[in-house]
Amino acid sequence: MDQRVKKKATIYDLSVLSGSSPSTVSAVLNGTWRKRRIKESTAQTILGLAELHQYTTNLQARGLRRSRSGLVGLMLPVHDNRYFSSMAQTFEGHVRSRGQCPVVVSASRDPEEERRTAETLISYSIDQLFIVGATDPDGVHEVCEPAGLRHINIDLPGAKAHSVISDNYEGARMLTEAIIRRFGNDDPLRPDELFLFGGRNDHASRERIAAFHATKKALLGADPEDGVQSSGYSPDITLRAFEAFYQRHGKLPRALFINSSINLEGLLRFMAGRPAEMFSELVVGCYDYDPFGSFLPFSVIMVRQNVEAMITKAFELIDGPTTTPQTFLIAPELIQPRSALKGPLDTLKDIA
Amino acid sequence: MDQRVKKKATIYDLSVLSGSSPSTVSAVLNGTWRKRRIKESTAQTILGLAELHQYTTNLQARGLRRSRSGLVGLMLPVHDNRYFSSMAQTFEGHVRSRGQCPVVVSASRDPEEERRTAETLISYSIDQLFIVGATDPDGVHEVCEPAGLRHINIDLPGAKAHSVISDNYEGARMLTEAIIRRFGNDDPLRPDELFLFGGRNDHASRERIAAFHATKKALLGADPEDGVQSSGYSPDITLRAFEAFYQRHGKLPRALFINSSINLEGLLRFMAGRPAEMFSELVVGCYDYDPFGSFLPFSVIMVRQNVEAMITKAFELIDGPTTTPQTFLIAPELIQPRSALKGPLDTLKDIA
DNA sequence: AGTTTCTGCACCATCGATTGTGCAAGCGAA
DNA sequence: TTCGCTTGCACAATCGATGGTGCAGAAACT
Repeated sequence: MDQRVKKKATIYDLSVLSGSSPSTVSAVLNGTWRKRRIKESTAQTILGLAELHQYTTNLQARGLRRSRSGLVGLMLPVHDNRYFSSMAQTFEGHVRSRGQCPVVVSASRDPEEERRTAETLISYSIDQLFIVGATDPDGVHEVCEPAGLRHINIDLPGAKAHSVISDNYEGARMLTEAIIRRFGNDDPLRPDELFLFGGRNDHASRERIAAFHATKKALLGADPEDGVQSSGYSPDITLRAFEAFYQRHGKLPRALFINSSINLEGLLRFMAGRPAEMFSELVVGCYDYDPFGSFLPFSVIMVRQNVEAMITKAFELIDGPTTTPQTFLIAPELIQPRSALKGPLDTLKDIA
Repeated sequence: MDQRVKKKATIYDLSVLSGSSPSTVSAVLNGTWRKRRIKESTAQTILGLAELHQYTTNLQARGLRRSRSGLVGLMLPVHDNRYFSSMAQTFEGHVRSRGQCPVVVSASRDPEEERRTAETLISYSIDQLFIVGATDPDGVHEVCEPAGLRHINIDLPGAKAHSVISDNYEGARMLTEAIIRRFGNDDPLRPDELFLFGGRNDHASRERIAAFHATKKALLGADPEDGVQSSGYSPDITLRAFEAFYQRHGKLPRALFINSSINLEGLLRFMAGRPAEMFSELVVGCYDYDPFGSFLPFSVIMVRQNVEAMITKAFELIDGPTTTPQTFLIAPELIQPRSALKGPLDTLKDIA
């Protein structure tokens, strides 16, 4: 009766066992049986057998037939970062609550990899794709479009699909202002004491850098040329940028605008091995929020992007009618030093 | 010629275009054509057409036929944590390099959700499943086993499949010792000044707590009863535990063993709003490594679990022959305060 | 009784790729 | 010329589920 390594039961097995046809079994199991006028008692019999034999639908077969899979994809640049991992966490919650299956993959900020990853996901007939922080969103679009795959950009905008992004300009403006105001009037910050580290040539960086420049000029009256040190999204390149700066000036600036928490890790690498006291007066503004980052032993003002709102808006758009691509800005929030905010994990219940 | 919303090309389309049979096309496209003695020129023709029409294999169909999908699953408790997200990052690298597609999902430490998630993944015919930090690994096993799905436990062990876990006892021993030794001889730590916060009734917590007790006893000569405050894997419960402690004692202990970085977030929540100076003498040992956590404004000694080694070992085992379930310990590493270590992101190239 | 309308379900093609098997044409040897 | 072997491919069943269509038998109606 109960064979050991039995293959999974199929509708055909249940069909034989119940004496009904496979199509009837199928209808019963996928819930369309009332529409197909299957007798209540027949349905119960089949459901009972399904339970008994631990039937589970082969979703690949269903996906093949329906040409949809029930999978919803999230493509991240990287996992290992609180901003993106909270994105994944939030995304999962939303997808689960819709009865679909979340699939999270990363594409390493490599345009080629991004396209390949999208291709692969498409081959599995995923239903929707959320493209987060892609280096080349429109390249991914070119892959999704012919496949008829609904997709949306998050964090970095594309021209060919709706985008939901953080209001980087306003966030960076607030942040720059907060950095500057952090210094009292007795020893105010001078324009050549505030530098931006990180960033590359993407939309977010450009906006932030523009706001940085504008705000410096507006509040400090000037903005020297060399105020921005691009160092991509790499801790190590950022480390080298700090070392080069230190080499040249013999010290770090009094105030730093750090383009992302990844770059902030670069700053830590610079600090490691150097005495903590060297940095106690430092004021850092960091785009992105990380709870531990917020408590570092110097002032760290952070900007928390509203991940929940971004994901919510993205779902709204991806389900809505297709219209001309638009970019939607979500307001981020300025976070004062030493703030431990709730995150997506707080919605999970836990036992002690 | 180039229709707009054309469906994706199939082997049947290419079959018509090339004048070959679908089976020939299939063989050419999946690389088995030499074995099937297909002429070189025929193959070239078909490959050319495939290129031209942007053919991509429908992996659901292939998966259905082969009853394997090319997907490799990673089931995490949560995404939003550096330990688990670095696990995901490392895992992705390994799976990609094997030409398969990584699928990362979280199951919220809920046994029911863990089983459901495994069921779902099985329905997609995933090839292997890596089960990380599951609350009920053996429950998941019961789901995988009948489906013939190869699986392995990581971080928390199960009895029914191989497990690769951190050497929690040794890690906690080193950590406890390091905490104690951090205090000089002129003002040594007393047994009632060192408390453990976090942990629940899982294998990792039990091992760590055991080592904590043993090491305290060995080095401090005593170990009061109330030295352990369980607070699960929740920042908020941990916060409440600290508040309760503070209520009772009017202060925090001089030294803390924090069971995981998630609990460390609970400590931050306690600190938020209270003056930083209150904690400057605090010595914290935290199981798990987080670069920002390492630089907090008090001594934070951390334990870095060797994720890379764990994943490597796990792949080795999951591909190897099936034998009696064993548990493999991977040595973790003690990390001194203010250390900024390289992580999985450092293997990615980035541009400035 | 004869006709129409429901009920309740079975039949069968289909999704796209894989793979065991069969077979004709070509070629060399006897 | 005939036998036998190789080459090069086509055929068809199959994976499991879905959904349009058709059709008996029962019920309702005239």
